[in-house]
Amino acid sequence: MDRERTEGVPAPPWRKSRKPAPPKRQLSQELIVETGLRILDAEGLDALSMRRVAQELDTGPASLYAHVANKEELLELVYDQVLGEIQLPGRDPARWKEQLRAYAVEVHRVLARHTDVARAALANIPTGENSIRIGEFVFGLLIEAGMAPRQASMAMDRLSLYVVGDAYEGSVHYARMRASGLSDQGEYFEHFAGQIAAYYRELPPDRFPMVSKFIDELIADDGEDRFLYGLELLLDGIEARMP
Amino acid sequence: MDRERTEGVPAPPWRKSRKPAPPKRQLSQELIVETGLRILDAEGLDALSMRRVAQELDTGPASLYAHVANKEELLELVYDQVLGEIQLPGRDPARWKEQLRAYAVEVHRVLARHTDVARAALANIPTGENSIRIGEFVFGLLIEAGMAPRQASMAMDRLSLYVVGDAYEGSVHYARMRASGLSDQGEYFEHFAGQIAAYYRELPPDRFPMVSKFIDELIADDGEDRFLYGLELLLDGIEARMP
DNA sequence: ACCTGAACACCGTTCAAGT
DNA sequence: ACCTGAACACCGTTCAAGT
Repeated sequence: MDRERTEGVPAPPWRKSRKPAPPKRQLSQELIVETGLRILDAEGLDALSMRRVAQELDTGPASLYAHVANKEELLELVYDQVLGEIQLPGRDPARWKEQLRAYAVEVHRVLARHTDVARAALANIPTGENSIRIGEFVFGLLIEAGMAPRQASMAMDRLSLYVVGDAYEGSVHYARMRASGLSDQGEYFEHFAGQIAAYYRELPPDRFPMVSKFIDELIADDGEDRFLYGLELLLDGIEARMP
Repeated sequence: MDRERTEGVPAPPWRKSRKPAPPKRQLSQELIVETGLRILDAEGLDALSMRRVAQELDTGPASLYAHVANKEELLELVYDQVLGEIQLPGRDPARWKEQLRAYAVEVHRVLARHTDVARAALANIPTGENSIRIGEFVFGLLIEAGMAPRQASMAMDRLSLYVVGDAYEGSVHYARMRASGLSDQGEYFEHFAGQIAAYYRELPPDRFPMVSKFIDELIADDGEDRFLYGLELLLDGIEARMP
């Protein structure tokens, strides 16, 4: 009970400034996940350690284990939190291809926004609430568009692997970008493509004639182009299997 | 200089047995990579640390840094060593689809054989000798089959991402299998599918009607089926883009 | 040039002890 | 039930010192 309140007098506003120590918010799974996500966004997955989360919450690492089984569970929870940002429309089977494309782009975008959660996703077989919600959307869409259930199951699975895998690869580049001090995506791509080109130019053309001949074409398209191209390959493959 | 030799008398054969300490093979990059690969195969990527490699070579971790820049470089070298196992046929553009399928299956098989190198591959943007050799094969095949160079570049890239991404996912399951004490692949799949099914059955069917309705179909196909299905999706997508 | 011991600044997790 | 300090068994990397 609040002592001031029992005296029937409202606490003066400046009272707040007399408690400079933070209210030491009680630990909870929610708070831990929230803190984990903040660290991930700011400094990447490598900085997200149990000790670091504990430190941020002004406690020791051992305290976290009352709310979270281990680091793996924490990563799953953080990942599902991120998936919670994903907006899904009502299903319209007639426009399944368009909707799947938009879904894939949206997931890709959300994962890219949170540095390298994708790494945690690939490593952990997600089973959280949002994971299921998204699965229901994609699977349902494919079924309603006429696909046989087992095929729809595999198509959903492959699409998801592709999006998460590409996001993971992207996060590796993002980490490299930060390490090299650059902060502009386009500038980094230019820099990286230049390095690759220089490397290819040194290869012996007699052993690697094709790579040597088409260096410019090999480095022409950036990560976004490549993601969309592969997405179209998969969607066309799925379309060919629609009745 | 060898002291015995200066005396003009050959060392008696049993001399060798009087040096029970191993010959302390001189450190080299090759030896370090070889040791790393052995640890990876036997105990997985998590066990592959600089300290562990050093220990296996009867030295301290600092000694490795004369031959290898850091752990990242070691992982790249180990990965390229693994890629060295991959056999490639002569290119036959008329049979490009068949050859690409065989290539993907072969890479997948080799990566699966080495627990979780795939994890290292996804994290590292490979540029090793064998990486280029394989790239020349896939890229050359697509070009010779008539694809435009920029498209061939992206198709190669997407195919590679898919194979490595799936192998990585597979390695996560493999690690889970080892952790759960099982050693048979099929037995593990049964066990895992059962757990997933049990989890799905507990979901509220009104919120997730599609997932709830098709549980059996969702767990019907194993990792190998799924890999091959997704591979066919991609190959069909590529085929649709061939002139 | 190569190797070494020791140190630095970290990890995840456990466990007995406290409240 | 929840939190804590201390400990255990690890990490990757650096650096001055040796040969």
